[in-house]
Amino acid sequence: MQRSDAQRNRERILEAALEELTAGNAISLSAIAKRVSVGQGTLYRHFPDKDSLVLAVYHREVQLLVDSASGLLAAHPAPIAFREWLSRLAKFAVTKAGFADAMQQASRATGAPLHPGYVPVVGALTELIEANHAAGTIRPDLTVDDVLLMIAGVWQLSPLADWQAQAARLLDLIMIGMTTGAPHPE
Amino acid sequence: MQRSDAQRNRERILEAALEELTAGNAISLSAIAKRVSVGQGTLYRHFPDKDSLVLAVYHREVQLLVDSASGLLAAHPAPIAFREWLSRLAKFAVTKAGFADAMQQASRATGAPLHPGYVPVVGALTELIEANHAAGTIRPDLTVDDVLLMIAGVWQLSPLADWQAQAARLLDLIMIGMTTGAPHPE
DNA sequence: ACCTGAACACCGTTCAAGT
DNA sequence: ACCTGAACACCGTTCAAGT
Repeated sequence: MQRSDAQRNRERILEAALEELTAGNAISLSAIAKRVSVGQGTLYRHFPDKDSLVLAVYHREVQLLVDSASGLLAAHPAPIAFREWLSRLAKFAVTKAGFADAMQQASRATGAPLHPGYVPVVGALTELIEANHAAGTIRPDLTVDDVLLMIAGVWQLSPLADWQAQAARLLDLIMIGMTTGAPHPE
Repeated sequence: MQRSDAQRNRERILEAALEELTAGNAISLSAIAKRVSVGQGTLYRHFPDKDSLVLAVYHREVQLLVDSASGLLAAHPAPIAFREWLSRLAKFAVTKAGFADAMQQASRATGAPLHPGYVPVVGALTELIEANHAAGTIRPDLTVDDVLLMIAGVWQLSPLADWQAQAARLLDLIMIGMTTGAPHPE
């Protein structure tokens, strides 16, 4: 019986955290605990520390985006799918503004070479890059690491500015770099 | 007479903050106050808040880098100077690791469209871009905003990885995007 | 003028005590 | 099992009191 209570709490914590992060607010565990009327300890029972909570929320949100890569590849030529997916990533970065900071923080803390939350994104990118290599539509030596560095700018886009135009220009320029020297340019 | 004491304190605070930030540590005002044996109030007399201190330290450090742009343009063809300066920026981003987080934080807090500490960098970039436009060595429509987004990746380089190779690849790809469609490519 | 350090309102995290 | 809330060690920031 208690089990369902626990499950319920977990849900409500994730929900509240998502709302805060989506609004672009910095997250505070104490505040969230108070908001969902739960002891601090309960929060820590479900998520061992702050980063874990942020990661859990992020992971859920990013999943849809990541999953959409396959569909795009099925429906469009490889380079078009690539470009479209990056465009969706940019939108994600802007509309889930709070994640940009939070994730950046999380990565530095661990000193890991990669955001732990970036792993699913890397999965999608790998799929897109491989498809484009197979089609010969990007330079043969292009790696996931290259692309990760080139798209870092999307996390810097601001909802306040005209981010759609800025993102489009950024992606145009990036695509040129990635496609120049391709065996079978389109 | 007190004046020199105050000046001295300011110096020592900046020094301590620089050391912490360069080491890549998160900065704590309380810790710095203790480290330089100064009351908290003294710190706040010199710098109204945390961001101001970080900004002051950063501004000093970035100045040398920014100033080097003119010299590079005088000594090399415009596109070579551009590329070399970006390479120095990457080195700065890696070796002053602590700044990456700190600056990112500072920018979100104010909600400004641009890092306040990025202003000098923008100055250098403007100079480099204009020189290349004059020489016709970059695409005519390339703006500072474009370049800022494209180079965002340098702040993501890690001293732990082989950052020199990664930076070189990133800059290669970026330069292709920027130079493709130039009126007088070299 | 400039400095000190106690004080305030917040954190993240832990843990004994309850059911 | 799961939850609560007091407690701890930290923050950033303010401000009365000292020189």
